[in-house]
Amino acid sequence: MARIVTIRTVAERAGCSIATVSRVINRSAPTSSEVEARVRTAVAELGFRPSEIGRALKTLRMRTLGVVIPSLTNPVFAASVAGMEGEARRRGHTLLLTATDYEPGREAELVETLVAQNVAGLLLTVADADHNPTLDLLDAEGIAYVLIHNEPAADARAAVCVDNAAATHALTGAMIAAGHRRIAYLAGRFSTSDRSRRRHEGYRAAMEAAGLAPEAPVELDYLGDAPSHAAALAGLFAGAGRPTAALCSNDLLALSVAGALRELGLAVPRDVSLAGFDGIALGRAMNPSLATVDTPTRRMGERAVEMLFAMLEEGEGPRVERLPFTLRPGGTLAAAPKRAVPRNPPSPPTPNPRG
Amino acid sequence: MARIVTIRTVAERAGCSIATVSRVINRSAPTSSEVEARVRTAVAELGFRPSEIGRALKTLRMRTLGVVIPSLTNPVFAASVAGMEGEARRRGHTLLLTATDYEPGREAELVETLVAQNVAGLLLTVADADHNPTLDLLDAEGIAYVLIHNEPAADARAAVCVDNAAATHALTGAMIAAGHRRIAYLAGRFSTSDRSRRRHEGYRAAMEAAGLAPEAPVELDYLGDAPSHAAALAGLFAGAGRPTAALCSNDLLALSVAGALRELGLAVPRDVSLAGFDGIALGRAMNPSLATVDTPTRRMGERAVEMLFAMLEEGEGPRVERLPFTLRPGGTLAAAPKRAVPRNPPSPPTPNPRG
DNA sequence: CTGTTAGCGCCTTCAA
DNA sequence: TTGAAGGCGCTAACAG
Repeated sequence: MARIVTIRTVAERAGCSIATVSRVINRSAPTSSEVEARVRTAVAELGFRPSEIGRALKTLRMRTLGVVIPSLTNPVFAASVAGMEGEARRRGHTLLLTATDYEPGREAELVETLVAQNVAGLLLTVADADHNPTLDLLDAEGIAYVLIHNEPAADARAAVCVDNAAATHALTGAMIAAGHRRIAYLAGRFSTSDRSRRRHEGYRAAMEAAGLAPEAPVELDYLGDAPSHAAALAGLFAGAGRPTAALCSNDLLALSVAGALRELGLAVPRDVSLAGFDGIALGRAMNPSLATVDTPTRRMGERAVEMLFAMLEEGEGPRVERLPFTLRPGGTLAAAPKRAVPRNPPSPPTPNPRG
Repeated sequence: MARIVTIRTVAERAGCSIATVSRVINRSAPTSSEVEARVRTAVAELGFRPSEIGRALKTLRMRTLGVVIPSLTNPVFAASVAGMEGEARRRGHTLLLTATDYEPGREAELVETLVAQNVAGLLLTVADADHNPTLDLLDAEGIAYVLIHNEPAADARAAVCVDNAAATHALTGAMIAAGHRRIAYLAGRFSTSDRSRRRHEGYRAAMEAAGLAPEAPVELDYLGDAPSHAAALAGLFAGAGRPTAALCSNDLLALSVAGALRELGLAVPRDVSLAGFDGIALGRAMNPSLATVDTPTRRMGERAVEMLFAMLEEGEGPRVERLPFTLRPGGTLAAAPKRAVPRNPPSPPTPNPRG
């Protein structure tokens, strides 16, 4: 699929050397305006476009950014990739896109594939940023990358994310303020991921601060054609002492849980209040609307690209950048049923701790 | 960001020539099992992975597929790209992803960028497939591509789509069967696109078949931060003779129109019935749920890649492949209000004309 | 200001 | 079975 027109074709047509053609194209050195004109005409007439391959062979760098995400089907990742694409394009780069389909084992292989394509750098969402051989390898080889959505423990790795713990802390606070006392924590896949850990941590801290007993995450598989979570949740939501609220580690999981609760004959929010995390559009449209944490997903994608270029071009060091989030109220989060009658909420949740 | 390990490093370590290393790696010629073993050990120890650039310079083809879509933010395109990615990965290829942000003028530039990267082929969703200089150029240069979502008039261009006219015909039929007589047709951007034309055509045919007057498409800009369509629709939906139903050329537009109607004090579906096109998940979750045409978006992406490889490897010629769709009933499409009392629906809509 | 030339990493004849 | 060498398209260092 390559054009037959090379820099040599242009040089012949313009009656000069290939070096001059290269100089004109890249403005890498001054050229006489007369020759330049001839070259430009030749380029235009032949429809010449320099091969990125040839250039890359020399510079050892393609003008592409490698992307690894779990799945494009999740609107959260689709939005951040959209942000990356726009920002990359503004900088003359293209995305090489790959997805793990939520199989962390595929991360290493995909990264290798991308590196073999001599990408300028990588944008990754991995299962666990804190304990990850693939990232260690990239560090060792000095290959630039920025994590997105992941929240590494230390600034040793570049990342763009939100303060996950602060967000679930605020969300849990809202539930407690609404009178809930027994609040379950439901986690999707990647429950061992850094995000999930952080999110559970914020939940736990909020519960303990209110003198309530935090619960261990209930792990659910929110993907694929899994019939439903009803069976998995039946035990937890049986009996009088059942949770009156559930915090889900992400929005897609929350939607799925909402369906499962309905199957179990429980009404949201009358019997059980629900909240998610991410802020996907779907949550806004459903009825009742989903209470969640709104994250600036698209902006995170843009920011990740900006940060990657800062590392690439200005030699900036890695750091974790936390973007502001907002609590999004929703119909799925209501006052706790009877028994636990809330007084006036002791401390209303701060909508956005980080401005 | 390239590794420092080249084929030469491996050759030194294995104590042989680079030609032999190449032969072992690609099994392009027989090698003694002893040397082969040494090479494989060296490759493993050094973590060597042959550069795609070097290979491509020789073969003039990278193992990448170029993708151009309007926007990843629309779940329809996100889903088809997800399908492409999976299928491409299964075939050892990666996607080079770009988006036009709904500016048809950008198509040419993006395609050029991708071609300059020596992609093996292209997967495109363009504004208008029937009248498109960029596609003409690709044809002229013999660069393989498959359109997706587009529905070209002739088989001269390879495409994977649904039968847009049949789908809107069926949908319009459902509205007529529900007693609607004045049905508006609302089109989003790309209203001059092949898809939009086909869809309007199906609507028109169904209206005429029922002895009703089809209306010209009302063009709306459903994108960006556009305040709302309320102003644009105020005239159309004023007065007693206003439409009792509206067909929107896609789901995202339908969601936006639903909001606008609400602003105008009109209830959906009590005052106005609504239907979309595509079958995005959002439509299912909203309340009332959106009546629409369900299209096998992900499968279309996979199929497009399959078709591209068939052209690339088996020299197959271009053809338009229409995948089956289904009518999805939804709460937004109800019986027409009072005045127009439907007798028993004359001809119930056929849910899926193409199986 | 311009031309010549040496690679970049790999594959592929051509010889040995 | 293996090695040496040329060349893919381009950039950059060096002459002129």
